[in-house]
Amino acid sequence: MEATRAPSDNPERRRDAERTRAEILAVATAEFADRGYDGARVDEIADRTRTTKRMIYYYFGGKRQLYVEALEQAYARIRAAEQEVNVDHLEPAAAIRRLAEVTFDHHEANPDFIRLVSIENIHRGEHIARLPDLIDLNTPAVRLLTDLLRRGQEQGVFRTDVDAVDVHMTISAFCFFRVANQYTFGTIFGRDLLDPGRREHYRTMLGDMVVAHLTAVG
Amino acid sequence: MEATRAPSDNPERRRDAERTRAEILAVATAEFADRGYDGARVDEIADRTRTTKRMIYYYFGGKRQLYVEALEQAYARIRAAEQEVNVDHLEPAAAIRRLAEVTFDHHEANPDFIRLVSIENIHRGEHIARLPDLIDLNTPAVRLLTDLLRRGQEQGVFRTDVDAVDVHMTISAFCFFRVANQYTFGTIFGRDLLDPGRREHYRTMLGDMVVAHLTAVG
DNA sequence: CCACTAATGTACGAACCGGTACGTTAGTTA
DNA sequence: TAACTAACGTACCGGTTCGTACATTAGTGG
Repeated sequence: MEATRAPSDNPERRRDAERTRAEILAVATAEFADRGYDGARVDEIADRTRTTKRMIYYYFGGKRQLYVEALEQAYARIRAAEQEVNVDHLEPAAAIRRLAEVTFDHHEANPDFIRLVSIENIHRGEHIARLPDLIDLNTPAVRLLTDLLRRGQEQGVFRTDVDAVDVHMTISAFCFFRVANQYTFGTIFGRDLLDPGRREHYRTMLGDMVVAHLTAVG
Repeated sequence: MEATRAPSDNPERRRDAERTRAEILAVATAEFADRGYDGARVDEIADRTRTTKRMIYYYFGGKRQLYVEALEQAYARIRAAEQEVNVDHLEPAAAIRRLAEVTFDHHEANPDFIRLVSIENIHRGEHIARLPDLIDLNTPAVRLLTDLLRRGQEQGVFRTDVDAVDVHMTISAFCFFRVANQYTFGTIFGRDLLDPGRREHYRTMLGDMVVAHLTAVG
């Protein structure tokens, strides 16, 4: 039998604003991540959707606004993923290690996000600066780290001369570099940083390094 | 009195191939670093030199070749600077610390190089892969590190499960991220990573971290 | 000082590409 | 089912931008 439903609930309807919009955004994210802002082509984005260029201007207004929305959505997704992490039950050192692993995995699993961030930095962050929603200075990762560092410091096992943002930067730098600079690093040093065979090595090494640093006398 | 010199030695001569070429390359490096490959404009480069667009095609052949030469020259310069470092007289740990500081300073002093590397990675390293001169798998920094790690391991103060390329990657990641991602990181976390007031903190922190890691039991 | 060539300048072409004017149709609602 | 509007498609425009044809001059060697 067949369920009777309103046309707007029908997933196969020809005209579906949200669907079209979402499809454009998904394709645009891939295109911008792939070629950079100036390298991306509006016509190319349109061709890879089931709609036309006209719709990009209809829904987003222009290339720039489309890029900004793609960037915004990418950050929102990462932020949402960070919310999921829970390390309350772990000892400070183990928790830091776990957090480093989660960050490591995130970066590896989201190369498009990494590329968009690189691209945005090439443009000196001019677009992200205009997205007030994203300027949440109390990011989940930092909130977690602040708590962890305090716990570790109270137990006397962590040094006190680094703060949550410092540690987050360190971990991000390692994970980001490994993905973002894989090409130049790979050709110059003859080492594929994303070789699955070396994945565990780097994943462990990051945790070792951060914990060694935090537990060293400072 | 005035020295008599051949016209070709006269720095003020109107037609000077090397001078024109060098000027184009310098301006191109700045333009590509500033706007990325696709964002850079050949006309803009020409306008900022004392010559015309015609000369860019005369000397380099095209936009792409100009970019490749700019990239090549940027790498050559960094390589040359690395050659200067000498840490033979230092104990392994102090030497590592010194090397980290030199890398830290290099990155901070050469943001254009950092940007070119980011841009090249956005393009998946397709240009650098075709520069056989740059694929010197035994870079000065790595040669130095290999020696240092061996010395430290022989003295029993360094762990043995990381190699020179790993350590170089770690140090580079930290230094690179701080410069390359200063914009997005700054707006999201409200911390200017290049604030002169925090420079010493991060410079010391990097050395602390790498040495703590290497001297921890592994 | 003359002839020859490397170096340089001008003016322009052609394709590309972001953006839009205008017309059409699907879905909704009275 | 008719009228209305959100959603969509086509065809095109105008500026930009890489690249080049052609003319010219500075410097050099004989």
